[in-house]
Amino acid sequence: MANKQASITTIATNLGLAVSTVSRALSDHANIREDTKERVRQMALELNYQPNHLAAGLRKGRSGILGVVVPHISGYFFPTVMHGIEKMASKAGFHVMLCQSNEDVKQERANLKMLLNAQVEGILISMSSTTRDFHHFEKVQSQGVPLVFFDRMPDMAATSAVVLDDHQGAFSVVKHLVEQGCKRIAFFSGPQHLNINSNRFKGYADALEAYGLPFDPELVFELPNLTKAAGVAGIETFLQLASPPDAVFSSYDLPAVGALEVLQERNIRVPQDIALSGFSNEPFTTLISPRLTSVEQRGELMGEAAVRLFLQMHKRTDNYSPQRIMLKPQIEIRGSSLRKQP
Amino acid sequence: MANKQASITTIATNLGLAVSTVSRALSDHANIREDTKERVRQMALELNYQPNHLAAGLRKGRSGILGVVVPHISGYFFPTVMHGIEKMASKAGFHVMLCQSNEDVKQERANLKMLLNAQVEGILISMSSTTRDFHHFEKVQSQGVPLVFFDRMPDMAATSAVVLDDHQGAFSVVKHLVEQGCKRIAFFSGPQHLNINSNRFKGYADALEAYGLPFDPELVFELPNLTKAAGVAGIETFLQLASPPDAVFSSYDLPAVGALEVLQERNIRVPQDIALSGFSNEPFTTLISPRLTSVEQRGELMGEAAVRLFLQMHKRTDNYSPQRIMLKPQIEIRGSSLRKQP
DNA sequence: ATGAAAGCGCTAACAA
DNA sequence: TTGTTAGCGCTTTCAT
Repeated sequence: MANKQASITTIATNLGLAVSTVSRALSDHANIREDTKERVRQMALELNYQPNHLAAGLRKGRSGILGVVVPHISGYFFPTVMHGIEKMASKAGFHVMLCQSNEDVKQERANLKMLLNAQVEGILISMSSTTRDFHHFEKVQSQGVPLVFFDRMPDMAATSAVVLDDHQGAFSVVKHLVEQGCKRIAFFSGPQHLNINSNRFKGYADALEAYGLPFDPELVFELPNLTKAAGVAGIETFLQLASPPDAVFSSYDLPAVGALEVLQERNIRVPQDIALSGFSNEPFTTLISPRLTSVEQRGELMGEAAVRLFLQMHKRTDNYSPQRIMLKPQIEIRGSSLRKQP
Repeated sequence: MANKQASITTIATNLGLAVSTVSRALSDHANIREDTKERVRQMALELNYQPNHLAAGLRKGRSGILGVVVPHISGYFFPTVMHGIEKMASKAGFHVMLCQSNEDVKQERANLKMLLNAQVEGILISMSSTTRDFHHFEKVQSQGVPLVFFDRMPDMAATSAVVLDDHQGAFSVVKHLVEQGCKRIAFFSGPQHLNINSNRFKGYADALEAYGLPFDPELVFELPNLTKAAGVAGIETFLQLASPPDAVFSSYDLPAVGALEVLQERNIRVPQDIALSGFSNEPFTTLISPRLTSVEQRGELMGEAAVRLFLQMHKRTDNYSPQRIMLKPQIEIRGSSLRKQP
């Protein structure tokens, strides 16, 4: 079955040409007669020739491969980013090599090593949640391989990254809740060592201050994980307070759904008694009732921007200054927080 | 910044050794003295040596890359499969190269060509919904590159594939609905040229027959697409019938949610008046109320099985017989269809 | 417009 | 145990 793979050499000997001529013909070089090109193309077709990207890459010193590392491919966000990356990268003629760190630094390190071995021309990465030490990132950069972070980035000096303005996203949510008449706004916070979570927290706190509401530590619940169950635990804690909140803003959508279920079971009205907002704009936010207010993270845009950043760095590998792109979030106001009709 | 990339040759000259010795030392060959190995490893570390997978691949005639083509990376299913693939492939020492066809045959063809160029050692693919012609698949096989389909496969003779037993999944759902006392069970069907959809349809029809219920064409709604809106249209059609159904089984979860919303708006009780079931077990099925009965597709298992199938074919490239693996679906019975307490 | 030849980094005979 | 050498398939000077 397996046809013997035809190479440029095969074509050359079959046609009585030199390999260099065939190579040039195939890449449509100017200095090759049109009829020669035609004969070459014809023979290539006939022999079912497959160009060998590996060999070309080796020779040219460019693999044409872009490496991507994500913490996981689940939920809605990362697949969406991947979509943006894949689209943009293949448009620029790059193949995408994908790895998952599974939120584990060790795997992340192994992933980076693997990708460097594969001679990728750049790496796009969203940091794992267990990463505290950044040596492996610096090593990539020291090899001269463009490194672009997206969404989750380390606190490092000279890095390119494209992130969402989480601070503004959180700020807008609180602003909106205040406008809806909420006075005691509680917060579900995620692990603070990740930039995205600490920025959301800051956005929350800054907005409280901006709108003259006191910051009350009792109204902050640290989520042990980003599940529905964590939200259940959080809302139950809040409901036991002497003076419970009249709004809950969750750093992620799933815990907000947990809270919603508890509230509905106890016949506490949403949004009238307690307004609710999530963050991430997962698709299910529009499938539950009431629909959940949330913050859209622009995953596809983020993926595209990350590739564009890489392409810039790739052009002039000698001296580039690391760039940061901050995408504007988009708050999606829905039934879970909308008390007044606009 | 950019360290000049150290090669085996660099190590060799630095140590006064032959490249072959270094190569063997690095791959821990038996016939190399331990202290030599140690010196080599030391120098490799010192020079920050990165093995060049491309060169090794070219020389060995094995790229160590596994190609994957999916229609899209969104929703829950494909990312889950990807997760299984990635896990299993990296365990077997393969890098994964990912492409999306965006449900477009042309892109699918381009993807396959790209992957062959990249010298992948095998391709795992889930067919796009617009694929009717299978030449590009045959071409891959004729090149002797193992091709494994997952979930969506073409109607071709000698192909390896791992699929879900959609027929049985659908059959079980109808059986369950019958047991709940449903007599007029309606069906939302997907595009019939895809194996998964036609099998679900057959499972539905066969179950009706098995349980002595008449097949009524009025109770079949062909979904124009797999969205919530399509489900809205479907249920509205059914509700206008002289004798509406007492259950709706949707080929996919999202349309079922559309139906659910319409029913709730009209105060038609679910499951008492109309029972509901979806298919795919998307995570949101447990976030809505009532929770949606569905069929779990075992995405991760499917991904793992696909890689395992590839590995088998890869071992003995000469003569293998194409294999099919059919995974058993798992019906998740939830509030949307549960009338009687068990 | 075409050809000859070198070499990208690595591995695997074959020699010593 | 180590070294020598050829060559994977391709691109790219440098000649012709």
